[in-house]
Amino acid sequence: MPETAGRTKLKADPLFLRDEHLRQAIELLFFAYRDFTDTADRILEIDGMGRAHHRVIYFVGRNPGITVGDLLAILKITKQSLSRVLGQLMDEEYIRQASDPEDRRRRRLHLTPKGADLEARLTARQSQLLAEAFREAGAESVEGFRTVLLGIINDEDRARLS
Amino acid sequence: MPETAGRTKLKADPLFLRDEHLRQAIELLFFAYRDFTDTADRILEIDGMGRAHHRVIYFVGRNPGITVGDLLAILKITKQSLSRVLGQLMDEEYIRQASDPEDRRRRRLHLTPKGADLEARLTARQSQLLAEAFREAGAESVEGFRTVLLGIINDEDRARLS
DNA sequence: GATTTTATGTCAACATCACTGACATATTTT
DNA sequence: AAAATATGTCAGTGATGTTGACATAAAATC
Repeated sequence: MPETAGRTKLKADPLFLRDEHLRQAIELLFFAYRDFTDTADRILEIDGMGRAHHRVIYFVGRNPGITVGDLLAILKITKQSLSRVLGQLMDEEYIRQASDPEDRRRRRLHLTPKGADLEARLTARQSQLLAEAFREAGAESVEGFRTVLLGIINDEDRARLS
Repeated sequence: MPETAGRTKLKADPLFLRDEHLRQAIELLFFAYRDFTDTADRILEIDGMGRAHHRVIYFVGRNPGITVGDLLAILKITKQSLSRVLGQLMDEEYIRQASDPEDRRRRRLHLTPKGADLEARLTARQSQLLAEAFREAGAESVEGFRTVLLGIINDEDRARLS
């Protein structure tokens, strides 16, 4: 009996622990991402915008002069979806576009001062949350956090980020 | 001149690096979460369901007998939103409900075998992605990953997770 | 120079998932 | 008996995504 119990435990326990460990990670990602996006949502509400607008403003701010096509590749949505959001952002003067002089089919996107201001407020809020978590966790943990997240990301985007 | 430049550099560089560091983290979270949910979305398409269904199936599987109210608290959506999804899942027999004998106002939710099967397939896929990233990153990085994500999560949910 | 490809935009129709507000029902608590 | 709780439901709305088809301007190629 002890032998059987011992064998069972040796085989089953690590599997259970592995499974439990991975489930905890799934939940960590779910809750952390939800709270992370929530911090920006409060600001967006005030300006009457949603997450789609936030993503566009963020990546245009991060990559001034980005083309519509490159933005589509980052966001992985259809051009019809982007077009609606982008149109609103240009109507309300958060973003302006200018033809690329080298290839005038391309529209290069930039934040207006109004857009840059909103972007700064949104990024500041999310950065605060991250900075606090980083401070509590310590530099080593932050390196681990970055390493694991990079491992989750597809090869193409990973290359761009690291 | 060298003094001014020196002062500027000493003050500006760390701030710039900090900012850059935090922006990279924002992007890591965005891309990692997108790819993480994408893995499950493929399976969900086959079964004709969306992310909302996935979240419900996951948390009912994780907390057998959970009440509707507790599920609402985890998901942070309105009961009208949950009701639609839950109704579909019960119609298609992924989830069944039973009144709590102790308080018959409460409906306790459980996965059916069909629901457990789908849940297992979804979780297996996401676990594979995480396990691979964990294996590449190493145990120390995984600890850091967990620590930082916990730091991002609000106090209430953090207490439940750790 | 004519043709093809590329980058972008747009129109129309539709699906999913969230929201608010109002009201209903059964059950438990006070 | 009255109030509070847990849940469900009806009706309307908004944000964000999808597909498919077609249009235009500019660049690249034959």
